[in-house]
Amino acid sequence: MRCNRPIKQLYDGKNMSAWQQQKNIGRRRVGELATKSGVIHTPFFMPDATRAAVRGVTSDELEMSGTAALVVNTYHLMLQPGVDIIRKAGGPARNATHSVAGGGIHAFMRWNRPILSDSGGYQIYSLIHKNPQMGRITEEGAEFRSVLDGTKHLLTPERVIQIQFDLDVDMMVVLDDPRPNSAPKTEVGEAVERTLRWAKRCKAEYEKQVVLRGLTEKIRPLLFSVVQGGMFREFRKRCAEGLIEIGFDGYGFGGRHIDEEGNFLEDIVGYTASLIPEDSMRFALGVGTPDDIVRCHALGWDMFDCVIPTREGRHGRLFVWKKSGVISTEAERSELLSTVRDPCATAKAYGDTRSTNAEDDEASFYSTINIQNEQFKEDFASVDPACDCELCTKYTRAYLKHLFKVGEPLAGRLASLHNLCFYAKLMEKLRN
RNA sequence: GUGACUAUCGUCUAAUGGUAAGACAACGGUUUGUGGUACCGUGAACGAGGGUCCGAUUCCCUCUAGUCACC
Repeated sequence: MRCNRPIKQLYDGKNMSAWQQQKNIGRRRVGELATKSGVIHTPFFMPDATRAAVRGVTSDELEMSGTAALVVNTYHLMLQPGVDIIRKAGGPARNATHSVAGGGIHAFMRWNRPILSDSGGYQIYSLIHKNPQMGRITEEGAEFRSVLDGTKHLLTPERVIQIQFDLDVDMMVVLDDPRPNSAPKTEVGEAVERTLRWAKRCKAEYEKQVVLRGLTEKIRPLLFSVVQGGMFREFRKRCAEGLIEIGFDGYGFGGRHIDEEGNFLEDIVGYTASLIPEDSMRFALGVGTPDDIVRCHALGWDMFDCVIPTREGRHGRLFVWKKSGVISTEAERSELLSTVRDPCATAKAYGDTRSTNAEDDEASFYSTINIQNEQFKEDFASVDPACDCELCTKYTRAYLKHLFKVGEPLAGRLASLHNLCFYAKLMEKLRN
């Protein structure tokens, strides 16, 4: 069986910029992705609700922020609270209209829009990378000790798929073998081969589970694989081609899309996108800053997830639109969109500087503020006049600074929500 | 009122007859498929006045303030 659930492309780049045509490495893509929990308009961004919660924010608030889908993490959830509990979860009893039918992650966290589960491969890699005593990678799978109670676990490709079926997510990701970009070539090559072998086992288990559970084409979850290969074009090619032969609904960019200094790796990110079939989803895992998302989208990527809006929000960094109050009409919308720099210009302008510093550019469409800075002490303006979130419409910068200063949980919640609104609006701009 | 003890960054604590250390707070920065309740930097003090001494935050005296005890 070849997974090729139709991904409707409404617009595949007829109006590609000269830059994109010249580079021939990607197209701005706008389309629709059908999941069992509903259609998602692409490109889209998913906040990370790693442990079945976007820290400090409720499902209702997430919906209002314009969040289309969420990412949960297989690794975290299998350890806590455990798959069995989520599988048994029922909807909340007190409000029938808000309940989510059946068990699984949707009912558990009361979120009825699409959910993607990450495999946990990256988390285990990260865990082992930081402390080799925490586990090891074998052909069988990833062995690791729980950070919670020290118990030993073995996460195999088959087990990862089973757990994600039990979670009852809409989109799942195969177990992969990520390596740092700095890893020796032989190591990266071996990781690619292992990623391919594991992907094959995941696909086999996936098909087995679809039959076992009697899932029809309409209600089966989508399966994504991950293209590894680090900085090496030949390995990215080998990996992508191997995965495409196995067949998946979508393909992810594995590893990091920035180098140690934070430079955006345009070449390898664009090249990898060009290896993926036009009718498949392209998932840029862990991307990124607003700048990086714009760039990746221009290079042909459709889906994004990142901790940045929520983590930065919790630490008092807020994303704000450079132009204010200009999103009521189509003309104003396109004007705002036009302020999004051409990624090529960005790459040139920033050369070897950190991609995250791009926001300091005068031409950038956004900037960030650290609300904890002294300058906001008596600033009674809205955080972002162009934003219509709860924070920006009801509270002042001075008040938010105060909330952070006194360690009030409300601070992180309002800031996270604001940043999620910013990201949702950014994706909306990219779609229009 | 009398006596004893104490006085060091904003706060809490070190050390020292010769450049005063640390923690927390403050200020600034970092964070990219969430071990971030983390990480990195920067400012910041010897209560006041006198004396001894080449030199005093340190030793002595007075004052001031605080704590405790007594009246």
